[in-house]
Parts: sequence; structure tokens; C-alpha cells
Amino acid sequence: MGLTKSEIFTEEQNQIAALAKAFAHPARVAILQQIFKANTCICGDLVEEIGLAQATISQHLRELKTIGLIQGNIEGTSVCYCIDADNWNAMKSMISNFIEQGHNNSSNCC
Amino acid sequence: MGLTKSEIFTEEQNQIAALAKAFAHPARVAILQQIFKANTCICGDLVEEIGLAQATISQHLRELKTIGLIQGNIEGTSVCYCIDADNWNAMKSMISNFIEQGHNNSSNCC
DNA sequence: AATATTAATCGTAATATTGCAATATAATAA
DNA sequence: TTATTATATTGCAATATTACGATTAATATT
Repeated sequence: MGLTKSEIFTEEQNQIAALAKAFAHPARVAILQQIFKANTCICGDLVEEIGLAQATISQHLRELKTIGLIQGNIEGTSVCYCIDADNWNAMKSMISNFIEQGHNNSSNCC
Repeated sequence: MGLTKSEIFTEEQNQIAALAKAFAHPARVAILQQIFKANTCICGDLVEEIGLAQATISQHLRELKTIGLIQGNIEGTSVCYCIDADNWNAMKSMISNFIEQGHNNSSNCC
């Protein structure tokens, strides 16, 4: 099959998975780190910095943009990318909430 | 191609991506939530609770075990799964550190 | 206008992931 | 020993992801 059965999961579970998928590739991690470091970024810079083909970087940028974590504004011939602060914060609380659960680590495991 | 070029990324970037991949599917999110809720869990419970085939749940459990977030102990005919607290905490600081970066949200974007 | 620059999109190949039926394995129960 | 129970593994089909060359589109420069 290869088709995730989204309908059997809660909205929250699907959202957490979708957000995590944004970080589930080192190129996207690298892109986000670079944008944070430089505040804004154009595609060409990332191509040089990271070392993947322009088409590949552009594809990763689109995924990050589609899920809402970054936004891009046209600036002449280039496109200026930056973090979408609101969506980033929403993601942050969703993911934090998930990974922080069960901090009652009494560790009574099997 | 379809083959991630891990060698061009830092160790940290690859690790963050690998950890995020563990959450990048709603079934694994659901499994982890259930283990947190019940403290321990056997495979059969998860099959009933989640509604995927036994083989599929077993496969997701193996992925979570391989990356170290859960551990499984044989208990008679069943296997008792629980969170690996140490590795979970290590993951937590790694992911938190990543998503918390740049909280100097002066938002001077493009 | 002609050319250069920059990024998006298209098409495609290689690889990975998801899901399940069938089977195998391992421990207990009858 | 022979079931029974619980989980893991194998094999496979369907789909998704990753990567890149080639092309396109849009603005800038000459």
C-alpha cells in the first residue's frame, strides 16, 4: 500500500506527524538553521551553503512553505525567505507539548 | 536518486532529522501517546487501540525501538514496551534546542 | 530588444515508506 | 506432545520522497 491511513488518527496526531515531517530531513533542518542564523535567506545562498542542486533546495523550500513554517517574498529576481513567526510558535507549542508529556518519570518500566 | 546525501550535513542535522522521523507518522505518535498514557503497553493492545494490522504495528514499534525511544522486555508470550527515559530526555533536549532557536523574535522579515 | 540572473516547475530515476497477508518463532497451557 | 497465544519477520504491492537536469517564467541589466 504505502498510503498512510490518516482517517484512523486524531487531528492532533496527524498534525504532529505533519509538523515533524518538516524536520525529518537534514536538508530542511539545515535550511531552517541557516534562515535563523541569517534572519532572511535567498534560495541561491542556500544552494551554495548546503550543496544540493537548486531544484532540490527549491523543492525543500516549497515543503517548508506549504506547511507554513517559512514565508517567501519576491524581491526583484530573487525570493527572500524567512521564518513565519506565528506558525513557528504554534508548531513549537504543539511539538513541545508532545515531547514534554509524561515528565512524571517514575520510570516504573517493564 | 531518492537517496538522502547524509554526508553533506552535520552530525547534529542528521540526528535531529532521524529523531523527527520517529514522530513523522501518526501511527508512531499514537503509539507513543498510548505508552505514555498507560505507562507500559503490549503490541496487541496497540493493535486494538489503533486499528492497524499486527504486522504494521510491530514494524512501527521496531522503528521506535531502533532509534532508542522505547524499549521492549519479554514477559511470557508478550513483550512489554515502555519509554526509554534516558534516550527520550536526550531527544527532548535536542529537539527543544532546535525548535527554540531564534526566540529573539524581532520579526524583521522580508 | 537582447542577455543575464534567479527561482519555480516538469519529468524522471532511484530509493524509502507504509501496510498487510502469510509465515515463522517463541513461550505458555492443556 | 500438541495446541494456543503473542510477536516478529518475510515478501510484496502501492505510494511517497529525494535528487537533479532541463526548461520555463519573471525581473534586471546592458
